[in-house]
Amino acid sequence: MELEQNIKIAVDAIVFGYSENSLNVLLIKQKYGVLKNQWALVGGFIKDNETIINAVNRELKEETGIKVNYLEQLYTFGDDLDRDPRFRVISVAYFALVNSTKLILKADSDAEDAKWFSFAELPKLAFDHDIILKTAHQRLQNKLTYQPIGFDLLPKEFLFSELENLYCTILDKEIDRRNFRKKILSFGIVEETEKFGNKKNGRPAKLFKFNKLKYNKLTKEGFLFDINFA
Amino acid sequence: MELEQNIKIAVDAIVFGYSENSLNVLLIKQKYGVLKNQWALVGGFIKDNETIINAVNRELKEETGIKVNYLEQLYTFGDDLDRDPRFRVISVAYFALVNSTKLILKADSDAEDAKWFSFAELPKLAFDHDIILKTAHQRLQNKLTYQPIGFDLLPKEFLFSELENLYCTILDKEIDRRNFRKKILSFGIVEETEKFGNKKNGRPAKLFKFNKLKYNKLTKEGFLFDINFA
DNA sequence: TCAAAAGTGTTGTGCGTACACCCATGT
DNA sequence: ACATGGGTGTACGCACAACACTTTTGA
Repeated sequence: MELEQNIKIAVDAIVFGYSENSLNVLLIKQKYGVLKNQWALVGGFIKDNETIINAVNRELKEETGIKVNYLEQLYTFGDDLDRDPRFRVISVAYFALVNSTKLILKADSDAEDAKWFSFAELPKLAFDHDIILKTAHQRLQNKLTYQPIGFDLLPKEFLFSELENLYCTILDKEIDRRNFRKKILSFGIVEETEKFGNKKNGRPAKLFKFNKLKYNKLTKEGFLFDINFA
Repeated sequence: MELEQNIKIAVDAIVFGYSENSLNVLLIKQKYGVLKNQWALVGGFIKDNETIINAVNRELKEETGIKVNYLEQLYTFGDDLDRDPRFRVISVAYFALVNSTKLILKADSDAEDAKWFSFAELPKLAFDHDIILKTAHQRLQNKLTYQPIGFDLLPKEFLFSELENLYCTILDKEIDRRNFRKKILSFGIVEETEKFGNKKNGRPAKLFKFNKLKYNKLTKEGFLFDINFA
């Protein structure tokens, strides 16, 4: 079979972080090419002898130096033939979560600069990355209600108010504090620690942690995580 | 930037049909190559100036001649470097639904033979198509509970018992007939017709039809389709 | 003593679940 | 009249939703 195909395959990663009641996205400034100085998602081309997931991890490491808590394939974009002005590119997008409180970002070969942006105030993006980002945000909102991925956006130990605010912010909803706490605690996958977190004002709050092992065990037994509020 | 990439991009389609209480999958017999005579999903390589979705539709038309009721991107497979024995191929898999009661299958250039198989009794498949198929089945099971895609597997007019059996079969659950009917009818998106379907035995049953327009309208107003049974 | 955030219980109601009998037709 | 599948109603319990006051700390 003769087969000449001139399509390139890339990966892109949408990296979400959360800090101080704000959902953030990691973007890098393009260093070369037509799109120089535009902001874009972390990404690059897949090497011939590299799995797709390895390509994503390599790009994440090379361009930002961060370690992600959660990574899943999002969608493959390639229905716009001109999404890359240089040549035809199909991109497999991945969706990543980190707790961004103490991340050291490194600017590297492919990227002049890596920076966190608030999801609410994004700059103009290169390629079709605005569409990819919107898709990723929808996925995040959906998954938050039926998988405990919110914990991957928080430090290991967190305040209940932080968890609650995370849900409020990402789902763009008001949530009743009492009902939320009751529901989360009823699952038995979040545990109280002896420590207290520091806030400037008000009564000190206990730190909690997510028990992933217990969650995995319950999942095998048929447990379904589900948070739905009016 | 120098960029030599030797990865081919293909599409594959998992086509589900339903008839006589059986979930079916459309497979084609490979005509050429190392995998000659093995059964595989509908699929082929993307052309340089063709969108991904168009490639899927073209392959469906070329290899089977069917018209699908529903088509969505499933997942992109490419983490097994040797999934295709010929060379490195990354495949974007799509998930399709048809009402297979009266489908005329055509065997065409790329495929020696196209045939429906019961999902319960699949032959050995080429490539990693067994994994893809398993993924597609999981997606079908999930989607069935929160999107009214079951109707895309049935003729325009159908018996309530057919709908119920479809849910039972695909979800592999027993469902209470009264509760099921009550729930579905409460949505107001399924309408009674004046006609009756023909079954050999028993009391004649009314034919129903799915009102897609009403569903779309309700969806815009925030309505959520949801079928969950114990 | 005031401001700011943490922590906590009760009540109503709507929805899911469980469950069994009669109906219309063909043979 | 019998076999086969179609069609229907009710009662219970649980889980979600709504709702407000007290506690602890720092300034």
